[in-house]
Amino acid sequence: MRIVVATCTVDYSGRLDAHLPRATRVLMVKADGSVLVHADGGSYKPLNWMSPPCSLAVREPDADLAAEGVRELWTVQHAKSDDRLVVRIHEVHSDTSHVLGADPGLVKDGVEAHLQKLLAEQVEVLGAGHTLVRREFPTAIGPVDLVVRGPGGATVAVEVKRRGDIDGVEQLTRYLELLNRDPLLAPVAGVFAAQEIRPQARVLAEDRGIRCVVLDYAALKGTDDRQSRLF
Amino acid sequence: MRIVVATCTVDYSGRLDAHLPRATRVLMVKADGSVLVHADGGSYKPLNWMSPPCSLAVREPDADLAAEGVRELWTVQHAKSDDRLVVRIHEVHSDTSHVLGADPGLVKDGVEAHLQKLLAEQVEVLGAGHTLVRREFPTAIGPVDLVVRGPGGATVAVEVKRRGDIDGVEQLTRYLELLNRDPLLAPVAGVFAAQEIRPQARVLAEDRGIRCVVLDYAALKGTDDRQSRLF
DNA sequence: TGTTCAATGTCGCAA
DNA sequence: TTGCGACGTTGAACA
Repeated sequence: MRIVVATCTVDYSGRLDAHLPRATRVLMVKADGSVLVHADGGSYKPLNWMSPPCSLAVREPDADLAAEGVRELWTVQHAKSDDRLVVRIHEVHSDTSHVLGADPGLVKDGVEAHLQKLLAEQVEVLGAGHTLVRREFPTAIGPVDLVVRGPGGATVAVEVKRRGDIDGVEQLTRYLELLNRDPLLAPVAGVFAAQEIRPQARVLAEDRGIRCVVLDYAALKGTDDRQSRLF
Repeated sequence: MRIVVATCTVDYSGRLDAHLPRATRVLMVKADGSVLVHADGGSYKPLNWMSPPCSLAVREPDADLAAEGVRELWTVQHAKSDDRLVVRIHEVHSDTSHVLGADPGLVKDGVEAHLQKLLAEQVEVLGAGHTLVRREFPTAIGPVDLVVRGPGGATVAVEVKRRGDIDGVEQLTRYLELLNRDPLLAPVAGVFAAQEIRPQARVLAEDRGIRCVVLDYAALKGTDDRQSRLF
């Protein structure tokens, strides 16, 4: 890992063109050749960058650039596309390198998968009398998150999301259309279950006769913890 | 901007829980208090981070942590949520600070908004005889990118994308369904215009009678520049 | 301030 | 490799 603090201008060309006027920034060059250009604010996203695989070439500026005060010219070329990052360095304030070694990596507990699991274990939050048929019910166009049986014995397809968006309603609609073609299953009702349901998604769902259920992740988890502790 | 290279463990808790085992990493502390934890690889996304607004508190470790070899304990608390990042520092390899100042910011060219504007000015690339009715044609479910009149006087709804994906076809389909309910407009044809159209999106679009048009941004822009130069 | 939508999205999984 | 959806998405435009 090489870290350079420098006054520079940066140009990216590739999927779009972007330009950064002259200013002092931090340039991070990783072991795989990727480069990040960070300012002293914003979020984790760099102002500009080049993702691996790519290669960094450092050259002396030509006479014109030198006359403009450019001391070094970095060209970072992506290995598999025409994406290119050009950094014109006017002044280097700091230039250090460190050996970091491979990172053991991140341990993560996902929310979305967890939600589906918790709901499968507690389908009664969809209403009394609901029982689980199966999770990840396979269909030709992908697995349905949950298939349950309603109080009257009706089949219900459930789409589980963390954030309920229009896309999720479209997805569930496709599943319902397919499942309802199967005379052994039809009629199949739909339930759109999410921690948060966007107004537009709710309108679309209800217009299509799909019931919306807002899930309380903490409550589901709390019940789960309590149950786990009993055993 | 403060940059610390240190051997550390990191824990994030908030929307999910994540843990980074002990390893040497780069910690970037920005002027607004935000913190990024970078490894020597991966992409521009840090292993872990805290976005502003947040505050960083550095403390001495308690006896237990000190016994484990922890020298410093960083707690980065988000100002508006319960999100928290805890960095346990075992060894500091480097610790430097630099004054960067505000960044003048990024200038972009080639985003979807440009495509839409250029196409609106040159609707004839959709075929001879097309004329613009209006950009951002308002509907109850959102604005249609372009509404144009075809050579025969037929109304055409155009969805403009940089990359044409299935989502875009679904979006255009919803617009067409709605617009065709209006007897003053119907029948409304659809055109899916993008710099690049994914095969699946093309199949779906054409199956629905939506015409696909691949846009050449450089050519659109070139024509635009030439026109501008004339005046 | 909140909502909506694009993004050089990135990332991870499965077919 | 491609397709597909989630993301601690981030970011910007607009109401």
